[in-house]
Order: sequence, then C-alpha cells, then structure tokens
Amino acid sequence: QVQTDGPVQMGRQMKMTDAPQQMVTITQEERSVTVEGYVFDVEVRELRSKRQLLIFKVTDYSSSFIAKKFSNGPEDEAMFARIQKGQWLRVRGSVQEDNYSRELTINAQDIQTVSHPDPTDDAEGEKRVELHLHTNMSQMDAMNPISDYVKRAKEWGHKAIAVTDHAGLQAYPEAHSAAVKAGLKMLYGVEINLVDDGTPVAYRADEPRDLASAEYVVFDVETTGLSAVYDKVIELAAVKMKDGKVIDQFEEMIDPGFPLSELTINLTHITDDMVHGSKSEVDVFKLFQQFCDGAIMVGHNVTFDVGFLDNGYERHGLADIDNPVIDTLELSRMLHPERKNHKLDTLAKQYKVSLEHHHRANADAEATGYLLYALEKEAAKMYGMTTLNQLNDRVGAGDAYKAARPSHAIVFAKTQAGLKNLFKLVSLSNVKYFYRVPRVPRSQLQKLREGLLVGSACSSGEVFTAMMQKGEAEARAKASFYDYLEVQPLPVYQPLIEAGLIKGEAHLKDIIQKVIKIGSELEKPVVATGDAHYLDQHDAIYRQILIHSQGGANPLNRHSLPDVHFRSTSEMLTDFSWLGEEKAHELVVDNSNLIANWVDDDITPVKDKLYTPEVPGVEENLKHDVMTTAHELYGDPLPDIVAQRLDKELKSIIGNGFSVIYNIAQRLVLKSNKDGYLVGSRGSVGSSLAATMAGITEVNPLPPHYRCPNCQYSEFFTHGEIGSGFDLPDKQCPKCGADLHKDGHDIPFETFLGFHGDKVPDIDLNFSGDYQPIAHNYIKVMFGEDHSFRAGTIGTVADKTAYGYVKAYERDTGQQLRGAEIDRLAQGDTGVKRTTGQHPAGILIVPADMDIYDFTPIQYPADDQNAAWMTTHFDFHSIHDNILKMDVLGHDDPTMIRMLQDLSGVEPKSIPTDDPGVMALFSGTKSLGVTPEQINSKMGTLGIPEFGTRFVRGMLEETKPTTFSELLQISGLSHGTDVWLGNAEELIKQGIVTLKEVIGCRDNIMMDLIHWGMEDSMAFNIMEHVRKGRGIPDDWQRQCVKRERA
DNA sequence: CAGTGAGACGGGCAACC
DNA sequence: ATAACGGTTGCCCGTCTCACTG
Repeated sequence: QVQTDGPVQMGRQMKMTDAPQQMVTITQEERSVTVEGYVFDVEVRELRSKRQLLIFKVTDYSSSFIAKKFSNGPEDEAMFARIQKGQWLRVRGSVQEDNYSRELTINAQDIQTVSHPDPTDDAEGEKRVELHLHTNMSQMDAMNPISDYVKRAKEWGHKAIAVTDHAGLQAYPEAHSAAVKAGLKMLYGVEINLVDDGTPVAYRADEPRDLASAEYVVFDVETTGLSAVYDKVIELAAVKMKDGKVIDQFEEMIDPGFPLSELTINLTHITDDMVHGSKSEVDVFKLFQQFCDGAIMVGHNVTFDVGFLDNGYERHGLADIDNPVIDTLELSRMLHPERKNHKLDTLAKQYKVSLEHHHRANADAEATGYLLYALEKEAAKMYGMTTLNQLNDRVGAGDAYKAARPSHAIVFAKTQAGLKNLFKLVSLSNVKYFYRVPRVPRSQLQKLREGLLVGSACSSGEVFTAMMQKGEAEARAKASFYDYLEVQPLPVYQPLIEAGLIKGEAHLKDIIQKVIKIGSELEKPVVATGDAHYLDQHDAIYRQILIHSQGGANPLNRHSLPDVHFRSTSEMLTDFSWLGEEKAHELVVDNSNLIANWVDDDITPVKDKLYTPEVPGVEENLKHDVMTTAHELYGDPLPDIVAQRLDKELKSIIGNGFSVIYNIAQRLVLKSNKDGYLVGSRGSVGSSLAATMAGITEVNPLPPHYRCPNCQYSEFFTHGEIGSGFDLPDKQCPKCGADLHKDGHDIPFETFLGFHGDKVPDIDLNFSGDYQPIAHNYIKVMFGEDHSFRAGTIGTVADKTAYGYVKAYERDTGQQLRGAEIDRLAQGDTGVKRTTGQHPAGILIVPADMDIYDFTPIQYPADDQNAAWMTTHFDFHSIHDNILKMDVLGHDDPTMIRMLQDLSGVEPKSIPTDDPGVMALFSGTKSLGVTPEQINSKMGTLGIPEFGTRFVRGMLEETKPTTFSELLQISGLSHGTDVWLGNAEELIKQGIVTLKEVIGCRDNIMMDLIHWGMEDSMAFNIMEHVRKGRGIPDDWQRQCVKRERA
C-alpha cells in the first residue's frame, strides 16, 4: 500500500526565496533551471528494468514543460505516487531536447510541493453575489464547469451564485449537485435572446390616410456613428414625393465641430471639406421640420434616422415629431419574410430602382422613395392595404419573431413553479421560436412571467443598447420592463470602444451613470455583474482559442475579447470605485445580495424519484402471459426452481412498478417479429426469466436444463457442472421418448434489478438498424407525442477537437508552441458544449399525469427544426433516476440474419444452438469450405460481429473454443482493456485456470461463489465491488478462500 | 465559361450501449 | 511488426458533383 497524499520532496531542498524562471523564457538546452507550475498531466511508467519513469506536465501559464525523472529505489516510487494532477510543484533540473518527447524537456533533479493559494476575496464584511455567469454549457463561448465557480464562490464566502448560460439550462444538473455539496444557494437563470413579437411598419399611423395619394417626405441622415445620443448628423437629405413623383428636395450638411473619422469618410464619402462652413445643426433641424409639415415621413430602417432627429430636436428645444412615419425596411420584411436581406441596395436592385451613390443621403432618400411606391403597390395587391392605418395589421403575424433583432436578457427562476415556467420558456424558444438562435418573444415571457425575475443583461441587452444608440428616454422606456438593471465593469465593455460604438471611457462612464440614474428613477435596483466566462484571468487564452476556432461566423472575432473572469468582491469594488465607494458598494454588494434574496431557497431542477408511466392492467397481463408460457414449456404444476424464480421476479417487477417496461418491450418485440425482423437481447434483460417467458428475450437465465417439448418433463443442473444448457449432450425424454430441448444459461436475476430488486432497470434491445426508426415511432404511437421524447445528448469539445483548435490558433497567429504547451491549451478547451445531438437509442416516456417540463426542457437535436424527434434538453444521464428510458438500439445482427434468411431460405430459429458446422467456424475455416489462405484468416468468423476483429480471432486461435459457454467466455474476455492481455490470457497460458474456469463474465463471480456455497447477498456484493473496481475487502477474501477450500 | 449553391458522400469525432 | 474492446447512431465539415446563372 502506497501513501498517495502528503507533500512531495525529492532531491535537495530548494530555497523558496529564489524566484522561479518563467517557462516561456526557456527556449534552449540549459544545465539548470528552476520552474514552478501547476501539474496538468502525470504518468508513471514501469520500465523493463523494473525502475519507474515519472513523466509529468507542468504549466506556469506562460508556457508548459514536460518533466521526467527515473526512480532510484522505493522511496522515489512512493514520492511518484504522490504527484497528482492539480498540484503545484517546484522543479529543478536540466533542460534537454528529449529523444522520446522530441522537445525541450526538464530532467528533474529536485521536485517539491509548493503552496499556491487560489485568488482570495478580501473585501471586508458582506460579499457580493455573481448574477451573470456563463459555464461551459454556453455553446462555444465559456470555459469552466459550474462546479469550478461554485467551489471558488464557497472559498470566497459568497452565499449564492448564479448560472446564466446562453439560451440553455444544461448546467443545471451539475449546478444542483455542486451547490448542494458546497452548501451554497444556486440561482437558476438563463441569458435569453429576447425579441419583440413584431416590429411596426408605421408609427403614429392611426388615421386611414390613402397611401397612393399621400404626400411623403422620404429622408435619410448620414452620421458620425450609430449612437443617436453621442454621434452627430452630418448630412440630412430628403425628397418630397406625391403620386410617385419628386416634387421638392431638401439637402443640408452639418459641421459636427470635430474632424470626421476614417470610418465615416470611407463609408459616406463625406469629407471634412464638405461639412465645413455649413449651417448649424439647429438651423438645419428647424428647416427640416418645416419641410416635413403635414407629410408622412419615410425612411429605410427609419427608427435609426428618427432617433437622431428626436434627440436633436429635444436638445434644441424643438417640438416633438408628430408626423406619421413609415419604415420601408419593415415594410419589405412584412411583405417578403422569405428574403434573406432587406438592405437598401439589395432591394433597389430587386425593384430596378437606380442607386448610384449609396450612403449619400440624397441618393438614398430618392431610391427609398421609389421603393416605397413599389412596396405599397405590393401591399395593396397581397393584403389589400391601401390606407396608412392598415400597414400594421400583420405585425406579429406568422414568423415575425424571425425578423426582430434579439437582445439579451437575464431570467431567473424565483420559485419552484417559476423554474417550470423557465423550462417551458426555454423549450418554446428552442422548438417554436428558433431562428439562428433560440428566441423568446416578449409576449411569451410575459405569459410565463409568474415566478420569474427579469434582468437587463449586458451590453447586448436592450437597456444598454438603447442608452448607447437612442438616448435616455428610449432607455427608460425599455428599462420599465425589467425587475432590475445590470451594469458591468469597464473592461467588460472594452470591445465596444474598440469597435467605435462607444467613443472612449468618458462616454462609457456616461452611459453607465445614466443607466444607474434610470434605475433610481424607476426604483429598480441596479446591480454590478461580472459576465463571467471563465474562472481565472489566465483562463482567457482558452476562450480566445475557442472563439478563434469559429472564424468569421462569430462576430466576437472582429475585436479583442474582454476580461471576463469570475471577479471577487474586492475586484468588483475596485472596478466600480470610479462611482465613489458608497455607490460601488451598493451596486456590487447590497443589490446583488438583495436580488439573491428575492429568489426562494431550495429550488431544485432535479426530481426526487423515478416516475414510471402507468398502463392499466399491465400487471395482470404480464403475470398472465408469463405464467401461460411457463406452463406451456414446463408443465403444471411448475418445477420448484421455475416457480420460485418467477415468483421472486414478478414480485419485484410488479412491486416496483416495472411491469410497464416489460409491457412496452413485449409489444415492441412482437411488432418487430411480426414485421419480419428478429430482435436481439443484450445487457441485463437476459437475466430475467419473466422476460424470456414474456417473449422479450430469447435468453433463458435458468440453470442449464433439459425440457421435453412433448410432455414438459424437465431436468436441471444446479451446481455449475455445465456452463450452458446449449452444451448439454443430446438426450431423449425418459418419460415419452421425444428429443429433449436444451436451454438455460445460469444467470442471476440480481443482475437486472440489483439485490433488492429496486435498481432502475435497463431494457436494451437490438433491433435491425433498418427497423429502428419504426420501433421508435411505435413508442410514440403507444404513449403519444407529448409523452415520448428522444433522449438528447450534449456534444462537447473533446481532446482531438481541442487539439485541432489549438493547432489552428498556433498557425493563424504565427507561433511555435512546445508540445506540452499545446497539450495544456487543448486541455483548457475541453468540455465546452459544441452542439447537441440524439441518444443512439433511448426514448424517454413521461407518465400520463405529468408533462415533460416536470423533468427537463425540450429542443431539437442540433437545432434541426425538421428532425423527426424532439429531444430532452438535459442529457439522459442527469435525469436517469427520474424518468424511464427504453433503449431501442440499432444493430447489424438482426439485419444480417434477415438478409441471410432471404438469401438462403433457412429459417434462422430452426438452426440448432449447438450446430457443429456453426461451432466449427470458431476454430477454423473448414465449414465455410475455404482455406485460411483464401480468406486471409485462420478462423471462419470474419463476418461474425464481435468475433471478426484481428484481436478476437487471435483469442480464438489461442483457445480453440468448442462449446457455447466458452464462446461466452471469449465474448466477456474480449471486452474491456486489460481483460485479456496481461490478465486472463496469462492465467490460461500459465495453466492456472482453463478458459472454462476463468472469470469471463461478471455473473460468473456471483454464480461461482454461490455454487461454492456462499450466501447470495455476499456473492452479489462481491460481484458488485469487483464490477465497480473497488476490489474485495480482506474479510470477504477470507470468506472466499474458506468456501473454495470447502 | 467561370462562379455559385445545393446535395451527396465519407472521414473524423463524440456519445453511448 | 505491434497492440488491440466492439459496435452502434449521429453531427460537422471538407470535398466532389452537377445543375443553373450571369
């Protein structure tokens, strides 16, 4: 027994006062270096010389190294065993180009444990609560699993923590167990993509003004940027139109008072010279107001232009706009939802309107005018819209949710009932309102808002964007929808400054301050959130690589990524200190705790127990079917051994509410058989005699036995004398002389339901791959579309994909990284959700009196809205103990058997289970009528599933099995690493046991022990311990030895 | 005739029994 | 030549083909 904990100390003690070298600075061979780092991979190899070789990888986050050390005696080996992933070590040694790793490697001389405490939260008093946090379940966007954050929050003394992934709840199951373990309050939330149900085509459009004859002012502004508050109008142009003709024009430049940016000049072709010396803003606006008098104002994406006018008018104390306004962009969207883009130049082309100087106000305005007439003509034709007030009639109809631009919002479950509403909301967004991303229409959120809390989210939330682009009034209007408002640390908004959407830090601070002001005016708490996407600052590189892998598809790639690690209270207070200490404390600590307190304690996303569907009468039916078949095969009265077995099985099956599973399986198998496909059993169903009697499986788990098909005589072999009934010699019935049927594989029922008969059973059935979809569908027919769902899976970035991302990143950034560093970066990227999928076989069945939202939200696999099955949002693993699954697998066996039957005309079930020709396939090629040379295989099993690989054929060559039970042994021994090689193979080679005796299947353990006289429960426990890799405790071992001797 | 886009296909990979 | 667990569904992505278009 080796002690695996305790500090590591090998070689000479190192002086801790010496600073270690940064790994990135070590680029060539050196005699001696000292580094310190986090161990992210360890391996100890046994060498032929019996010495051990320790190889471990360490990183100090500047780079990484492989380090190795050979053992010199048992003390070294004891120390090797202490080195584990997650530790911090100081390593001193030489750096050499290594022949095995083929890169610079540290030959460690001295190794010792160093303490490396996690970052701390040393704010005094009450700590903050993070209310905006992304885990690795935020698709391709965030790094750490929720457990990492929970652990850190606990260390920091935070009392609660939120999970708010993008559009999904898939971190909930882990969040639940992590929070329970840490004793922390979990706030179950999500960051949704909120959309308006429809965007109006026209504003102030209540009067039935005739469109064809109305007077229009079609206008366009060119600006210095996208923000109506912080940017300026530099050109305002319009045409007045009536009856399809231009009757007047308006065109003015405005000098913004500062030089135009490169971007503006490039886009608009307006230069400083052109705006220089023009009229003042207020004069231009006044003139324009007069110009518009009485007309309907029109623009393409007109809310943008109107936003600038609104702000400008207000600034100069001019009257608000009271003209009706029509947006040609929304008009086009309304008429042609099928069009991919509705940009002005695209539409101009489509409607053959000339647009020679796009992005100059006058040209754009005139083109928009002609476009308006074309679109109005269509509106009249398609929907009979001829007056102004009719234009909004179709807003919100059909696919309107697709057109709206989604904004982020945070939604929390405040109560347990709220959580179910959240499940429904997320399901709706995935199933009904999915368009590029899962969307939540505002109306649906309102409908299900009971028990929910809604926060304004990040810079992609509508309050912040309104503040940024439309001004305070608009932002205030948006803010009234929310329960609380969010602001984030300045560095989190950095990309907006880089993109030019916000003009520097002063501007940014102004926006944040106005959001805070709106909060106090509306009496809604404003809270500072961190938008965490990973745990520590040094994890940023993993996100960088992840985002990089998505290329142009992800807009985040256009700018550098912000610093969004999980911030401590003290970090956040520093980040907000520019607001003054008191305000910072209110936003960071007081309000985050306030909101955490709004949420009920003990909300749980996980159910307490298994809920199986109930089908009336199944118990009686099962009992009836089983007993009828049993009597047909074994007579009446039944032999004790059969009667007792069935009694025990039926009691626990019916008692635990599992009859319904048998019922479903029975009907599926029956249907498949009727449709001409055999069904193969696999897994634990084979251990249930009731299943055999019910026709679910062809495997008979009774002890090996003879039974007479004529007079039901039977004869059992209960002491393990023979492995399988199939191997019994032929025999005639001593009573009536008929040929006896041979069966029985001696499998304990405990394999199926556990020793107490209460384990959630798994029925695995192998259907033909061709038939699988039909069988799946039949479950839907049995239980209804609302009560049967395919189990969903969550596809993550695993080793190889992560490695590919890192290699691509290395190439695209022109770097040369050491292998160890690549491994470290790849490891950092694993586990992130990449896509969703479908379980290969599992269909979940919801009890009739419940609905799926009691267990999980639903969605489509890989967001494919045309998929045949909706899937569970949570993967099956996390709801395994709550809901029943039928594993209807696809397999080639039944397909092959069906094809062979069609080709040969031989009925498969008529072939004897001990057919000598078939058996001979497993020891040579003779019965195939070919030579080994002809088929390049000494065994005749090339086409037999599970027996055709080189590895298994090798086993057959070595062991030459001749009985069915030996084949079973081969089957057991050919599955799993290190089961055959260096294990069973050695034991057999050395003559310690024979193939027959070696433990080849897990049930052998239990059955052997029982046959040796051990009581059932102990035998079962030992089997389970071995199966789960826990080994056998000492006193159990003594018991085994005693029995064996006996 | 080159360019484009949709669809078929296969390899690589992940999840799972 | 060695070492080797086998087998299934399903998603993504790059490549190829083929019809269509400016």
